[in-house]
Amino acid sequence: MGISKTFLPGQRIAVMLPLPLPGPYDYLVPEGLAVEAGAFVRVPLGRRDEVGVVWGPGTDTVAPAKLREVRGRLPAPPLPEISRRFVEWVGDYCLAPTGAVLKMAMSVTAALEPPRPMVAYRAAAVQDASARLTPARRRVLELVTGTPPLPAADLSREAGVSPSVIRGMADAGLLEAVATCRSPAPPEPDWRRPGPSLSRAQHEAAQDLAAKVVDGFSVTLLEGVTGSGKTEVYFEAIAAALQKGRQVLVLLPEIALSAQWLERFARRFGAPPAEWHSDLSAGQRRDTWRAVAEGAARVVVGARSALFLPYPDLGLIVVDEEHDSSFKQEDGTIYHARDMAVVRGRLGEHPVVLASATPSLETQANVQAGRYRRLHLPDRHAGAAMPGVAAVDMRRNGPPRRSWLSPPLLAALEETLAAGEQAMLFLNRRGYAPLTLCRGCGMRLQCPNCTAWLVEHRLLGRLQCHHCGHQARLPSLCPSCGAADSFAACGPGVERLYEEVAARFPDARCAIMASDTVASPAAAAELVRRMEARELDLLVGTQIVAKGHHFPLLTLVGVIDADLGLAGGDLRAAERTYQLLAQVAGRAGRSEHPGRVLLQTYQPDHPVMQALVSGDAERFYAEEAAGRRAAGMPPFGKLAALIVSGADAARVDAVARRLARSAPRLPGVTVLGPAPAPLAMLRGRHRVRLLLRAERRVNVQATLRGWLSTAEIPGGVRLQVDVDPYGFL
DNA sequence: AGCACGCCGACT
DNA sequence: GTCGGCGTGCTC
Repeated sequence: MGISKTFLPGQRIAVMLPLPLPGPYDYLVPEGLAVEAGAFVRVPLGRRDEVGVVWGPGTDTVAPAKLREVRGRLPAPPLPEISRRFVEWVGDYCLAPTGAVLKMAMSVTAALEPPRPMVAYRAAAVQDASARLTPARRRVLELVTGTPPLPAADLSREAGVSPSVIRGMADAGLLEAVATCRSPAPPEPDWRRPGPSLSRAQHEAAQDLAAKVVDGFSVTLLEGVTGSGKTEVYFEAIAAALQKGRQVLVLLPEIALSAQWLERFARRFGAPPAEWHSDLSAGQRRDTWRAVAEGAARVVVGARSALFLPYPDLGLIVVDEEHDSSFKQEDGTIYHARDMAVVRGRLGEHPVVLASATPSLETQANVQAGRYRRLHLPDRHAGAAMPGVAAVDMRRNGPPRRSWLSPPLLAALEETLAAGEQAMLFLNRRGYAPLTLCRGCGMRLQCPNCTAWLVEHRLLGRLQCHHCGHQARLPSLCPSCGAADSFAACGPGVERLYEEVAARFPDARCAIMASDTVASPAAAAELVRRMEARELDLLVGTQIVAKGHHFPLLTLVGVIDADLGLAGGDLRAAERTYQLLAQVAGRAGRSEHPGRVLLQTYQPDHPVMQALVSGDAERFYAEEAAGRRAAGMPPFGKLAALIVSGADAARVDAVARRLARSAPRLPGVTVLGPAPAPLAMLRGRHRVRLLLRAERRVNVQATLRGWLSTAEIPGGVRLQVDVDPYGFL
């Protein structure tokens, strides 16, 4: 890394603040302070203080009279230069203010404050003889003699006295407060431990990846069917990076649910990695942020936001399940963590590994263009066979009304349970029923804030909007026609499916798993444990059952509605459905027991179903790619979406039409819309979308900047830019 | 993002 | 006459 310039008293510096400002603000370095680029500083802003990062020399564009002095520097390691360049790069690419991106790298303000030493107490060296010794005080004194100092909370608990006794004793001079180091250094994963035995293909791939770790920037797609042992292979790359003394980041989708992954890591390296996700407590966040900044956290496993941690010496990033759409951040600063991981790797000059059984078309196109390398693991590890996949044609073999299990699936379930094996039913729909309507007048229960039905959740006894969090009780009378007991549930959700399964197989031990039925990561881990321990026969779940779990005795997977993801005009509907269903199917038969998968579909001839049944992914991808190429769509063309939103539909429309009129007219650029966004109303805001499609050679960011620089956005209307839109929301 | 200023309705 | 609603606008 380059030598960091030091700024001295009287000099102007540019400070980036974690706010959506157009650029850094200039400040003066005060007497007695020296700061370098990257230093965290406290600066005055208006009538408050903010913490920002020294970005470089002052920009000199602001009147000297406006300049104010830096208040002080925070005792945290400076934000590394690569992190700063990364923040800037992401902002430029996503058309987001740099400060808004910086905010993601400064999510833990407490971590920047001086590490607050925890106060612990020991017996005072000189006991004040005049202080009264009550029985409670005596117990405390006995406890603290001859042991290391104890925190007040532990002391009061163990002595069985109230915390005020401790405080009183400290005031009376009987106890002495000492500062202890709050968080001991995290345990270090040990790369020297022997890894598991690898198959020949795994071993070769592992050697290849490990060799890359010393080689500067590269991107490798590690492709292998579910169960082929990709994790063990990239663990060897992690070991190689650790051996070089570098830090490692592993990005996982749904990190909160990956208890099995964490176990495997701990088994391989003898210590857990540092975790980074939204379920951490404030204290855990603070400790982890600091441990990363100080280089003490060697391996971080996290959700997409872990990309913005202040690694001083990152040497490898692994993006597992790289095709997973949860890597796309959809609110605030919109970015794709997989793509930004590649950028981070280029800036940090270290390798990036993208692992998947069903790589995204983007990544495959990059392999074909020679930008990424590809390592392929052809077989399932340890001789397990791929499951046999069959389609159930619902047009001929469908279930009777009000039932969701077709005769073939029912028969398969019976066989599986009778054989003492486990089954999983997959339905990507939370709640009891996706739609509730009045039999009397046909009124449908709708969210007041969104273009979406309210979904009945019987387990919670509520109606819920899955987009804005709106909740309501199921009304007893129809709000439209006043009829009583007139509501009918339409279609299945996992809760309703569970009801049917429980009625059909009263002796089977069933459980339901959806993001709203498992309250915490611990609850999810417990369900997984029960399934592994054969305490369950049948698991009914949404897509969270699809991810990463390995259940040795699971031999049947039933997909209730394989067509579910194909509806709607999403560009990636087919690709995503294929990826999701292939992943679900991969849960079956991962050990010596052969597995089978039944897909209930009304479109057995659809390319997605054909690909799953035949196992011919190549052909499916080739056709999908050909279609995208012909349409000039990603990954062969570029897309950017503009979402105009606001409470007043007429004003939103007016802004969108004006934007369309001023759209760039450039060769290779097409602007489509305005059209109602897929969720025409979300959280009470009307949404209209414009789509910019461009040829690959076009600089989309420059085009957008030019276009939007002239745009006037009146109050009450918001314009969001989504470069490389995914969800089409 | 805060936190101001600013201009119009119900209170001491 | 003021307290207070949240709509625009600035912060180096």
